[in-house]
Order: sequence, then structure tokens, then C-alpha cells
Amino acid sequence: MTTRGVKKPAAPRRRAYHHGDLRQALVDATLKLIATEDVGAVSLREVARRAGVTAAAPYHHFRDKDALLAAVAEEGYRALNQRMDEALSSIRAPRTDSQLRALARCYVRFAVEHPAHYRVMFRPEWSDEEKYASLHTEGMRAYGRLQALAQEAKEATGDKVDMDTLAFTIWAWVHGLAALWNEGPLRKKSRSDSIEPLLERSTELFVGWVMAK
Amino acid sequence: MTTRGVKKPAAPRRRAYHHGDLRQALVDATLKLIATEDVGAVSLREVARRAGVTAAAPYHHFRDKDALLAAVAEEGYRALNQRMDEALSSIRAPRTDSQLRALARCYVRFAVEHPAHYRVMFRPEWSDEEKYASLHTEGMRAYGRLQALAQEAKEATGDKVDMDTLAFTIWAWVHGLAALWNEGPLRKKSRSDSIEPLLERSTELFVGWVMAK
DNA sequence: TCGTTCATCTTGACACCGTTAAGACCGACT
DNA sequence: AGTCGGTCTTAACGGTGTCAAGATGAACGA
Repeated sequence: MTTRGVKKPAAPRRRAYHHGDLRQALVDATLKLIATEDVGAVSLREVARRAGVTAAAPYHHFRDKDALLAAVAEEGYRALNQRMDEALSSIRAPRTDSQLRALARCYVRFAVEHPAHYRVMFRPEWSDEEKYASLHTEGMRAYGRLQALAQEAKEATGDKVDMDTLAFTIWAWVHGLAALWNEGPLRKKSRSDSIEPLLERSTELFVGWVMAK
Repeated sequence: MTTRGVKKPAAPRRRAYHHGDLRQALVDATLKLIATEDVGAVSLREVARRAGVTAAAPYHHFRDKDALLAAVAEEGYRALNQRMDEALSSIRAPRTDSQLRALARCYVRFAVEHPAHYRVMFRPEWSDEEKYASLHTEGMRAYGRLQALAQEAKEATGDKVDMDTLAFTIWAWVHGLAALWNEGPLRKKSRSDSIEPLLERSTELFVGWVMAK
């Protein structure tokens, strides 16, 4: 997991030169920072401080601050993908509607439980596909699950809709739920201080729509 | 439009002391800045520079940088609300499905045409309802249109769903479309470089769902 | 008309930020 | 043993948000 950016070809021991594995330490420090404070409170200097190095040290592992945040975003997608896989694999009866329900729940819950982390994953800076290739790869892996699910739903309901349109619409829905809850002007509008009731009702509504013959 | 923050009670002439109306000038300069560059390129000093004042001048009109950005966000909601009103009023046959179609189109188009402005509107900083009260008021006005529409849809389809759940689900959908297109990892995934085809297909799908008896 | 008042704007400063160039360190390979 | 090169430090640059103190000047009462 921490064997990224290895230059030395034949290095039997991974214990690095001075620090140990500064690259991962920086990513971890950033994660803790955005979890307690917010993403706006992330400064390269503070991250370096927490990792026990000087301000210039991170530049030997990341091109600039954005590259560090991109690494954090990539870890976020990996965590999300893992959670999705767990949610899907723990379904006993793998019917399409159960899968859709499970996927929606775990997606939104991930975003709501880790708002700052989720926010980093959707920064406009990452839109440059070539500059942040590995991030896009991980993001596309997440989209792949939705596509597979959309394909199933399409077949289960009589091939009436385009698969990509359905996949995109599903993603828009869950992303919208999460984003509006996290940043939108209606967090307080809900009767509960948890998203769960709203998520439950919206999911039932949506799944009903998708599954309608 | 520019009569905000007036302290003098009986001021017949609005021509202010030194500048004219610095407050609005700062908002306008910020808007131009985020339109050409991006929201990350907004610095209070640069905004002040463009308005022809020194760096400390804005502090007589805004508590801090966030307060300036909140004013910009508020103007964004106002513009969006106006566009929504125009779109709704220009419908000849005011059927519910036409209204939903029109609202979704103009919402998403606004967000895609002004990505930076739209992004400012959904900053996590605004979640403090008391600190940014007028912003929340304007945001709720937008939500009100969706609620009204959801109420109509609810009645038109036999009162089967909760109105707030429906309104929230609609908002999640359009916000998700816009946000994923603007920042998400699938802008390039689409066959077109415009959101229009995707918006069209997703809208037809969604409206079909909502309107299903 | 003339001070007075007070919001407005400037000056100057502080601490912090991202980033870079130059050099010191030290593990590893020949 | 000696060199090499990846790793980290030192020191500096220009830029940023913010604040305290002072200058400015329009509007008001005398």
C-alpha cells in the first residue's frame, strides 16, 4: 500500500532513508487535518509540521500542494470503492433492487461520515485528466460499479433506457443527496439531524422508479 | 440593488463618500474574477486592486473574505431564482411535467454556464445558518420553487409520495447532474463536450419516473 | 459659514502561506 | 573506501488575510 513512487529498483527493505515513509505520513497527516478541521485548514506547512519535517520536505514526494490533495482524494475513492464492494458482497439475495439500495446507502453514508474527505474527492482541480491520471482511474472504478448496476437494472426492467443515462442519473442522485446534505442550504430543514430518515425515504422513492416495469 | 448596508438614515443622494458604492464594486470585481479565473484565484487584495482601493478597504464593508464570497453566493441564488422564474413563466401550457422539464433545464444550464459562481454558492462555509442568514433566505427561495413543483407533482400523481422527499430528490438530481458535470470524473466520459444530450436524456428519464401514475 | 462628527479609506505592520535554490546528510552500490 | 544520489534542511522570495492607527472628507448642527 505504501510502495508508491519507488525509484530504487532492487530495495529489499522498505525502511526509507531518514523518515521511514514520509509520503504516506504526509497523506495520513492531511487526512487527520481535514477530518478534525476542514479542507480549508490544510496548509502544506502544517502538514509537514505534523509529520515532523520542514516545509520543503514534501516537495520531494509531491509536485505541489494539489498533488498531495490529489493523493488524499485517490485514497478516498479507494476507501469508497472498498465500502461499496463490502456492501454489495454482504447482500444475501443479490437482486437488483437490493443492490441499488445497498449501494446508495453506503455511498451517501460514506460522504456524510467523511464530509471533508468527500469534498476533496470532488475538487474542480482534478478535472485535468492527464495531470491526475491515477485519481481518474480510481474514480472510474467507482463509476464502473454504477454502470454494472445500471446494466442489470436495464435488463431487469425491459431494456427501456440507455445504460449510461441511467448510471449517470443514479450517480447524480446519490451525489446530490450527499452534497446537498453536506453543504447545501437545507441541512437544518430536515426534521432530523441525521440524514438517515431522508435517505431512507428518497431511496424507496428512487428504487421504486428504477424498478418500475 | 446597490442600497445595501446603509447606515445614514436620511441620505437623499446615494453617491457615497469616496468611491461611489464600493460594496457592490467589490462584489462585481469578485464575480469577474471567478468568471475568468476560478474561485481559487480570488484574493481579497486582488479584488481590492481591481476596485481601485487598498487591501484594508474591504473590511469596512465585509467582516472578512468569506463574507465577501457569501455576498457573491447570494447574488448567485438571486440570479438563479430569476432564471427559474423566467423559465416557469414562459411556459405556455403550465402542465407539471413541462414545468419540471423547464426547471431542470434552466437549473443545470445555469450551473454549467457559471461553474465558479455555482461553486461559490455551495461552499461548506455557509452551513452556519445564523452567520449567513440572508444567504440562506435566498437559498430557501430557490428550494421553495421545487417544493411548489413537488406539491403539484404529488397531486398530479395521486398523492403517493411525501412532498419534501420528492422535492429533495429532485434537487439532488439536478444538483448532482450539474456538480458531476462540472467537477466530476466523467466530463470527458460523455460523447459530447456539451451537457445538453446527457441532460436531455436524463430529464426524459426522470420526468417519466415522476409523472408515472 | 465653520467646526464637529463619523463612516470611509490609507498606511504600515504582523504572521502565515506556497514555492524554490542551494547545500548538508547519509544509506547504498561499486 | 569512495562516490552517488535520494532525502531533508536552511534561507529566502513574493503573496496572502487581517488588524491598529491615522488621514480624509462629506454631511450635519451651530
